[in-house]
Amino acid sequence: MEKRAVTIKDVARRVGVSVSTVSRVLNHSSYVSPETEQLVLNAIEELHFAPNQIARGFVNKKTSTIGLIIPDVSNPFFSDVARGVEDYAIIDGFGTILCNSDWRSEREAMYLDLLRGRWVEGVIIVGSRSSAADLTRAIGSVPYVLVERLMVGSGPSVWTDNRRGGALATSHLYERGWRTFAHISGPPDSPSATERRKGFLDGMRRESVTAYEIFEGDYRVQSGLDIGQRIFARGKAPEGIFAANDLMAIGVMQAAAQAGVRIPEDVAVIGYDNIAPTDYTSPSLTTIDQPGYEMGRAALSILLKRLHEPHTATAEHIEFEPRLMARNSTRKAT
Amino acid sequence: MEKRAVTIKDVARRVGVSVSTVSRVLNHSSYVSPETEQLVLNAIEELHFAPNQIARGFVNKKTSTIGLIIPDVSNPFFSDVARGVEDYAIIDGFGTILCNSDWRSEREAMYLDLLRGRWVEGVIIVGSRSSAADLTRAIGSVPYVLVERLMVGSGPSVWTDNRRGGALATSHLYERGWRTFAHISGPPDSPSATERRKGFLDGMRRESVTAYEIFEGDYRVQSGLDIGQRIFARGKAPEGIFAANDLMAIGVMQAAAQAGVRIPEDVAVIGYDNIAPTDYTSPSLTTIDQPGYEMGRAALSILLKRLHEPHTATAEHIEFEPRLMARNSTRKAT
DNA sequence: TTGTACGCGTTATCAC
DNA sequence: GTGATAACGCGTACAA
Repeated sequence: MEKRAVTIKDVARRVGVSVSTVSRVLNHSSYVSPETEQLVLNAIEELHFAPNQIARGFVNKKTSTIGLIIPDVSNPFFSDVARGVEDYAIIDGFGTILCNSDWRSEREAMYLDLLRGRWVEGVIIVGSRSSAADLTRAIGSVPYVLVERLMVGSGPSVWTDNRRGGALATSHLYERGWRTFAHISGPPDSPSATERRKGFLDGMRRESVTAYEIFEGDYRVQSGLDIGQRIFARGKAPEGIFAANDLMAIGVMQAAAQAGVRIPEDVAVIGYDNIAPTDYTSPSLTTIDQPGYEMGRAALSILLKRLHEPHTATAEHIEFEPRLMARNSTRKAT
Repeated sequence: MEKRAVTIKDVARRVGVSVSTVSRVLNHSSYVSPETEQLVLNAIEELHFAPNQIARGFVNKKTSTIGLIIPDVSNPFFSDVARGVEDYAIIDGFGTILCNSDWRSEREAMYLDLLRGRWVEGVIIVGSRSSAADLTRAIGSVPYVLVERLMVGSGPSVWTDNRRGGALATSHLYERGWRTFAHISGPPDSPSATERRKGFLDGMRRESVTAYEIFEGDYRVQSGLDIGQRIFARGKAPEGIFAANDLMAIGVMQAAAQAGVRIPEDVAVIGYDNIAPTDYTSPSLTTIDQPGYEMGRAALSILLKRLHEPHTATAEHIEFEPRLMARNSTRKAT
């Protein structure tokens, strides 16, 4: 702290050239004689010099930093997204400021302010539940990409067709022969949850099923557990349960184990997201795959494209296909 | 983007005062007559002016940004640490730049360069496997805190006594009555892995057990699965298996399920870390708790203290107690 | 009480 | 090929 960080001046002095020359070898902005270039490179190495991005951004208004707002890194799906963003951001020399919003609109807005103050070049916002108006206002003029959230104006976004995914899950249960159903939905203000629920209803309608119930969860293990306990405490449980995400599905499986309900012999369970732990559960959990890592990567690529070509106003939208991952929790024992 | 942001100059011109006056009302750094102050405030409001944090940090060398280098956010233990750091950093207005090193020394060094370039005020480095020399060199003069990694010079750090944790796990297996053991260690260049392994050997020695084997894993599920398959393919499996982290323990449990080996009836398994999924496995996984969230928080508090009081050279060290979380994977069926 | 001038680290634009 | 210098937005001694 006390000792001043090494600057371009130190390097210049060390080699005995001007700062401009050092700057030139740093940016390859103009020809420099091979010998001096080598000298400069050596000095940079020896002094352990790293150009001050702050000052750099000060000049050409580029901070090489982006913001990433996700609800919660502790959630495996979002940590996958984060990893996808970060892995590819670094390739282009971008640093990523991580923000956990806890799905709260105010925190999102607060972080957006913080990010704007740091002059991030762009922002990736994942799973926002803010109203379109709030979100637009908070974003301001910062280039952005939305993930798992669509906006009416159809801004740039990355999305999987959650409605189709929900229908996929439901059809799978039906095709395997189950005839009474329950859906444990996510929180009502979550766009993905709403769509998955619609998908469930689509499935019910298509197969003309009327024997179904919907419970409202909050995407966390505990709510799956609670609802599962309620379901299994009653006399007749539904044959097939579609939880709107894997964490709640895991909660349901725990409740089943406690209640002595066997999966999949007595009840089939399907989740959503395909987070890593679904492979470890016993039985392994059938789920709908949503490729978090690739989605993060895609979001970043859209954002970078926007930054490099600010004038193409096309709001790019990348959509991923939900995929069924059939595992043992829905295996028909026939 | 196109339109130049409004600066302090614009405000000054608007009111007809100097920039310093505006600066003064912004920072309350000195007295300003109430009338001019009001005028300035009005202008700020009208022009929708927000001070440029970059320029501000440029002047007083405070970026209000820290760096966090972890091996991999996708790993639940590290994402917990990240959450702990971030949650408390934001309270003091600090942004956190997230970096995934994949345990690789070069990536760590590269990120450190990137962070230094962004003039982060400090860095938290988690689970580094770099040599002390490399690490010291890469860090340079940036204030830092190490988590799950000790340095000979005993810099500031957050740590749990992994050796004791390893011994704890081993003793637990012994006390529950198992008499032949296997340890699946982490990668040999990982300090925590080495310590846990020592703890295992401590336990073996104390109980005078000679019937044990050590397998070398890499902290990932797959290696637990592979090693588990090797173990169960042979005739006689050890009675108690201590995996150096939960992910490998989960792999072992999968291998057991495949091989028809029952847990805990035939083989007991204990992990390390107490990541969330250990609660979902079937049977639930006994493990040693390492409080990632609190460790992250502690690391941040040490770092902030260093930043606020740069002169107190005391290298603070916070140590957490490993705790046994006894669950069903080691329940003796007696 | 308020204004002037300088510096922070870097790049771009001129000269040489 | 290389060097000197203005400029970026803001804070702060120092001057008035």
